[in-house]
Amino acid sequence: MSKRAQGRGGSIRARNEARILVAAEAVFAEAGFQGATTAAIAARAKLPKANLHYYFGTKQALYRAVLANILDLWLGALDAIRADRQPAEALRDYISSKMHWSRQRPNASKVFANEILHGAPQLGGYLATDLRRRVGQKAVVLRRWARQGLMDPVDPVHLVFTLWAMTQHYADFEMQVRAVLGRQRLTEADYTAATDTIVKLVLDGCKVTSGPPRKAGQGLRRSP
Amino acid sequence: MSKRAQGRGGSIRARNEARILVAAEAVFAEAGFQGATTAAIAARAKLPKANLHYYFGTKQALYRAVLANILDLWLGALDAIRADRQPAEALRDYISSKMHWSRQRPNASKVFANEILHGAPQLGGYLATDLRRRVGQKAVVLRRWARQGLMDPVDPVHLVFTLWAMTQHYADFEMQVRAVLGRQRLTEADYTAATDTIVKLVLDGCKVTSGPPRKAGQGLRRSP
DNA sequence: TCAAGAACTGACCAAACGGTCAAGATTTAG
DNA sequence: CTAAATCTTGACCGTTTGGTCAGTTCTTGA
Repeated sequence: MSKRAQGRGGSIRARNEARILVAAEAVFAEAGFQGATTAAIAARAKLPKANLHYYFGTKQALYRAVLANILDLWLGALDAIRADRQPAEALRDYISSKMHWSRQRPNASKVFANEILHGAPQLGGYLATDLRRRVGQKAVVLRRWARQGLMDPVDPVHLVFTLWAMTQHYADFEMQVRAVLGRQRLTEADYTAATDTIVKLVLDGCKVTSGPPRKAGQGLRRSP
Repeated sequence: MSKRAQGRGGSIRARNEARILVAAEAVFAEAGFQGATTAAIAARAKLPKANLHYYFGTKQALYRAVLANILDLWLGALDAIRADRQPAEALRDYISSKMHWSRQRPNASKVFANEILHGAPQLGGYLATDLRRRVGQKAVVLRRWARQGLMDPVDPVHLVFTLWAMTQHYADFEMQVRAVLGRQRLTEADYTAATDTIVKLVLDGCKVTSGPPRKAGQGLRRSP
């Protein structure tokens, strides 16, 4: 009941938990759940292993905490797809947003990918309920846009799958992308080229009618 | 030097190695390299663990053998993209082929994905040399098609990435796809819908001019 | 100042793992 | 038939792993 001790800048607990979560995300991304060792996570966080168990109890609990953090990130992006927006803008923003996170938080994407790849033992329930409902809502929007003639009637759920696949590919398969492009590290230009390619593929592929040329600072006028 | 003993239908060695490889692919797909145990692979192959080490020596050697098998599969599909074909036909075939293998050999795709996801410790060299060269060759073809006005000038390498991403998504993220679609198992119709969506996205997205309606049995004249 | 709670940690443990091996069973070539 | 080669396998081993714990140090509210 009593509020936890909290120095400014976060209590000791909050600070150490955050530190451990960052280290854990990196190690889980590199090695997967089974391959990750609590010793490796502790070493990366520069804390004794026992300290890590003091805060999170078990490796699985720590893993779930990492996943929970990632989901918050993932859910945000889909908000770009709203019925009151122009499809071109919405899809462009969504793709940009996903590509942004693929670049800035590749480890988050990798941990998530690894979880699904191996049967989603922790996230299975979430996928079948929460995620499914959200995708269903976005499908309604996409179908409406198609009915209004703003885009071709593409299967909305499969369209979402392709968006996920293409954008997350640059985080999850980064090693392959780098190897094929012959890069030591992916550059800003690489991400721009990738984003442009995906945006073109989706907008032209769905024959999205680009709205009238708007000026910057789009005070999106609701369609009257 | 002396040829190995080989009963008809395969020598004991060939038969057992094949049996172990099948089991290993499944277990590696489910659990990843580190998560897979030689005991689990042996149990699935219905052989004693020691027998497995008799044939493959180490877990890593077995894993490499599994990967080698998978690469043979993967390389075949790219052959669809040849300069002497119509882009629409070639791309459609490539997508269909990849989707076919995603459905028929999901474990192969998952093992491959897991390998790349965790930094390609075994395939790193292959990606940077063999795969890179092959993609480069296909990029030449795609650029030629663009120059000939048969399709828009999309960045060919990134286009290949999107093709890989979209098609392999249905194997690697099958659990998520099933959850969102609300299916216990993906049906023939699901794969058809997915393939159709991807094909439309790519062909319209690249503005591929569907060639003049050709008759079946296209006696494609080899460029002399 | 000073208890009381929170945080810290080296040492330890049982279980699980990859891999080994010696000894026996089976197959094959001549 | 027979001896060499191949195949089979239970038992075993050193190492690594996730997790525990008792004892200590640090932080904080009154």
